[in-house]
Amino acid sequence: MSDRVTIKSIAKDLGISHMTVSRALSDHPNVLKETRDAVKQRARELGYVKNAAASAMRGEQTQIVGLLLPNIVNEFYARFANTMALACEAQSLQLVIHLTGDNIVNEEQALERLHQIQAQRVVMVPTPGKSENSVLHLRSTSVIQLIRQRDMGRPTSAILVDDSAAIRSAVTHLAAQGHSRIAYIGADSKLSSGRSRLAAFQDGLMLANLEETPELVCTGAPSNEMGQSYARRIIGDRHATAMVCGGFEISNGALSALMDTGRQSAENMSFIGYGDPSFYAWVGGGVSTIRVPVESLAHKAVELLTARGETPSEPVHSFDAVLITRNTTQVLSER
Amino acid sequence: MSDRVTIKSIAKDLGISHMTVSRALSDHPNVLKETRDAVKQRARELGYVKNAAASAMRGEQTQIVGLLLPNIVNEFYARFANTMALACEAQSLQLVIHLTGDNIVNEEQALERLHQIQAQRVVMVPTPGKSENSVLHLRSTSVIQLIRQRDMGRPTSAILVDDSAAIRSAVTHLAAQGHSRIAYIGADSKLSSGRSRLAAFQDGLMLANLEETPELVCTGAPSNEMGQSYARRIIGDRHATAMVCGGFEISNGALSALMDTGRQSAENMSFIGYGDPSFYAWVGGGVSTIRVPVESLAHKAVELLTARGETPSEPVHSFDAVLITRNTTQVLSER
DNA sequence: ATGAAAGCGCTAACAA
DNA sequence: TTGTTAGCGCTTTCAT
Repeated sequence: MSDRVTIKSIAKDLGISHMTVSRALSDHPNVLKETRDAVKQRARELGYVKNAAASAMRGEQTQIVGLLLPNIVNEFYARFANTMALACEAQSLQLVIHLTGDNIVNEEQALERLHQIQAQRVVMVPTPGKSENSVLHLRSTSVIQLIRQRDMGRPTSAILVDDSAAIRSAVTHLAAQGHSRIAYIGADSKLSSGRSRLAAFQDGLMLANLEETPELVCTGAPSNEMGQSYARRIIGDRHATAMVCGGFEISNGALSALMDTGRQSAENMSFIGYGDPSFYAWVGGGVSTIRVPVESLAHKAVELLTARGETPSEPVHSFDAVLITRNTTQVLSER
Repeated sequence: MSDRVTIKSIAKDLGISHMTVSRALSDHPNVLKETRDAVKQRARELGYVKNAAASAMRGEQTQIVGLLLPNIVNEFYARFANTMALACEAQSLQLVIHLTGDNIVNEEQALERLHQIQAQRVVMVPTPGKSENSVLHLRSTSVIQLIRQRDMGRPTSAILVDDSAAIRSAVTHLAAQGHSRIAYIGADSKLSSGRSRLAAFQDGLMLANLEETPELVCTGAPSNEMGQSYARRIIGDRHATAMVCGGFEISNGALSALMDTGRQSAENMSFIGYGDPSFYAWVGGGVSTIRVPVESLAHKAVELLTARGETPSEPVHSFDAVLITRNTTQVLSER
């Protein structure tokens, strides 16, 4: 607070003009070598650090990248954030993280604050709900949507997951094991991803010649708690012998319900999760799941972030999810 | 980039002075109600957002909080970051996250960048190594050290974990189960936490009347890979029948080694991890571990962050870790 | 109640 | 080669 070292304070200290200091520090050619060395030397001694606010006010790039995620505990988001953070570290960018909790009000606030500090780029998992005016204001910021896509009232690029085939495979795989009553827990139709995953699940049922049972399809706002409570209900009802999850948080919630209700129910219920946190391979002899290529998504995000070009010709990038079958979907009779 | 809305542009639009706009927007009393309403209305229409850089340059608080963590994939750090982020959200603070990878060079760069943008407060897990001049420059920033403590050349507050009792208990617990060859994997003496945890382990051996076997004590830079490779070696050597971990990353690495080397070796090796990610309760029938009260740590950090007071009277806050025994430390004969 | 001036730290564009 | 001026957006101080 007290006494920040500025080019003026250095200039006064050296008895020269602040412009000479400025030029010296930015290696401008028209500065006497002696002068430059002296300035740099003194600046280091005094602990000079360029004031980012002043630079920003002059219209220079802010070096700020915003990242909006529902949370950062889920391993998928954590890994994504980790990769992004490392990339930003490498590029000397400031990564500003905001958690939305999948709440659009939080999202709007976060975007406004990012606008205030003139964030250059924003990577975000859009929350469910209608976009108000929020994004219209971020004219100068380039936005990359992750996983889900929403109309932002202007062109944005998107990094999406194509999980239709994997979800269909999940259903037909379960059917092939002898399951006929398969439950689904996923996001509701407010989300693009919720819609397409449910459709894929229904397609899977159709491919397997199974009837869709409305009471076995559970949708809502995607959260850990939601997955947990629906899974608990499904386990309790005993109407289903298998369940498929359509969401990261939902999957972890449902899995925790399965683990908490004890060994017996876990062994009687086939389970296919969503996302593939490292511990899925270790739990219950291995949890079958729909794996989303996190690292590929993150690397693409970094790539788009790094690309200084304005509007990418191909704004939507899609990566395939894949079904990983492990112990939680073994043939019924074998378990 | 193009045309940011400023108080001047609004003023010109309305044909008044930019000062009137400024006053109106900040609810200064000396503004005609009509004028104020008109200004606010127009500002909303145009999408005015106050320029944070300009405010910062006038010496106003930046609302920026820095968070330095080794990584953000480990559930401990992820939970901590999550809680911090939520608190910052609630207080309209910008949380800027930097990952150090436990490398002091990265740490220094991150601190300098935080200084550039005038971060008000920084919460950091100090990396191993000597602090150079880095922190001296952050005169105006208040620093909170997390988990580990290092001399920063000026007073800082610290949030630490007292795990000595828990680690001693871990050793005596294993000894009571019949183990006499207990391995330890932890950070080396470069870290305050590394030193104290190793000392606690040795104390435990002493309490259990066991000899310290140097070859069973593995220390080094704390990382997932390090934990994994040492654990692999310990499993292969068959000199030990149990192992205790002293570090979050180390524990996860060692556990993955145990899981990967197959069921048999896992059942012959008692294991006590460090930290208690949610999946530890589900893996291998339950992984015994030294639980660190993440939420308490995070809440304390938020509390210190929020406290506007300058120097807290009690700069060091310590929280007790506790031993959680589960399936991986059952009596040898029963397994 | 409103406006004009000054200055926060920095650099592009002139001036010397 | 070095110095002076001006202005980025904003608010405090001093006019009007």
